[in-house]
Amino acid sequence: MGDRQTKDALFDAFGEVAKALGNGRRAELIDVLAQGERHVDELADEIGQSVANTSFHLRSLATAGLVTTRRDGTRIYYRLGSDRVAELWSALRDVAASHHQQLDELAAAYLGDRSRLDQIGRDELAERIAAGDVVVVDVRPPAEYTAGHIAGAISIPIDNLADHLQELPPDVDVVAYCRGPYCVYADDAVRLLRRRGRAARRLEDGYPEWRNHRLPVETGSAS
Amino acid sequence: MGDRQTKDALFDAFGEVAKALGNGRRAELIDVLAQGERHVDELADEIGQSVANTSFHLRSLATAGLVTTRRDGTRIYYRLGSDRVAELWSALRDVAASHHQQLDELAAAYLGDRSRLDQIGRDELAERIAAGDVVVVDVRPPAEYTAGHIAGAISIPIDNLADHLQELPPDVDVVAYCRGPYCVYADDAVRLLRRRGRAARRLEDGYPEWRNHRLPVETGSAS
DNA sequence: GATATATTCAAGACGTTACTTGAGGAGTGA
DNA sequence: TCACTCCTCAAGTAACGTCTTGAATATATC
Repeated sequence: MGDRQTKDALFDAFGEVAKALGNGRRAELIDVLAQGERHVDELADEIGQSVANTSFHLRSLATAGLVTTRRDGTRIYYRLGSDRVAELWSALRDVAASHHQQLDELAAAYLGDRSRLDQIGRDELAERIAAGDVVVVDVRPPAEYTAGHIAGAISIPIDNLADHLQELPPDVDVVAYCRGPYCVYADDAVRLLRRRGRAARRLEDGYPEWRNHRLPVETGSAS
Repeated sequence: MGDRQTKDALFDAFGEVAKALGNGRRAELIDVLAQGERHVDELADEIGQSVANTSFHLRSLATAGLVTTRRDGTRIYYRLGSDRVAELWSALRDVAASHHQQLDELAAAYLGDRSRLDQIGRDELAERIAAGDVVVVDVRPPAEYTAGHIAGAISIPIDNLADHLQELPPDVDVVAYCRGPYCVYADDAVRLLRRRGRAARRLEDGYPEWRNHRLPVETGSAS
């Protein structure tokens, strides 16, 4: 028991899983898939890569066990291997945020100035949803809302928000949410809403974290 | 805000951190460093690589922010960037164990048959330590015991165990522990103790998990 | 059974990674 | 200051990873 060669092989296997996450495009795929299952075409569009290359990256993720597939007619849907993969992704982001030197700058460059963007925590939002004095807006793409969303949230994708402001009940605080702490959709939504004179905040993280904390969710699109 | 190029750069940065873990030798380094700080010479020996190559891998880990250094005289000590790195490593192992196809075989090849090896959980052990009816043996190398160990544990490195059985008080259950679920030292210790007629079990995981669950620890070697 | 659509595979160009060997820099103690 | 230890750096080589292009496969529909 315990010789060098088999130990190396075992740790190489752990390394394989980390290596699967060790590419920006695959990391983006995991981030998108943490929202729910999607097919290759959509995923290619989300990460801005060719379908062939996206398929290639999905294959590495599948080999490492991080994603699984399901066929529905002519399409193949990919989803995370389990909720634990989402937790791993979240842990990786946390460590990167607290230790990686330039990550703050990169995040600031991508997300912009968040200093004037009020945030609300998960637990506080859960209380206010229960109290019924807040409207929750899911600004992610419709496919992600359908795959799963915060219970009671309405879907207004960020691209449509400006034209659908009248769907929001007047004189109620708005909370926008999207994919997670490194997603700009909710930021953009809050900025837009505030320019239009609405009281708006963003959920501090996103749907996957809400779900992983066992807070109430729903699936399917509104009729 | 939110253009393709900066988004790619941000996710590439997350990928960099994962890539740092994406090598078997670096994974082994993290596993060893989760026990406490060590210098390059020791680390090279632990992972069975040249000092130059070990230094090279430590550099990648440091660049990714996963480890930090401290100079003491002529030696340079490496340690994890924070406890969160140990948590990330633990999450990675969990996901690998539950999703990676061949990991079970590799673990079995390295660890051997564990079916006849009784384990004890963290919380149960904490209770029995408090009750005082168990002797806890740390079978890791002395440097790791010194860097931190379960409060009340005695240090008998696995290589010395056969010759130091008389140090164990008679007629008391023994619990051996080491680095974690993928470490063989405690397994070997339990097998040896049982051959010698002692009631022995292994702690289900290891020191880093004990510590990260805020259970009592001590540092320094016994006088 | 033929066609259309969605996805994967194969080959190749190019950069990156892992490890070895040998030289070099930083600190210690006589 | 000098020799010594410990660690890092540089150069070199073989292997691997990424992405593009074009072809092949699998399923559904007509």
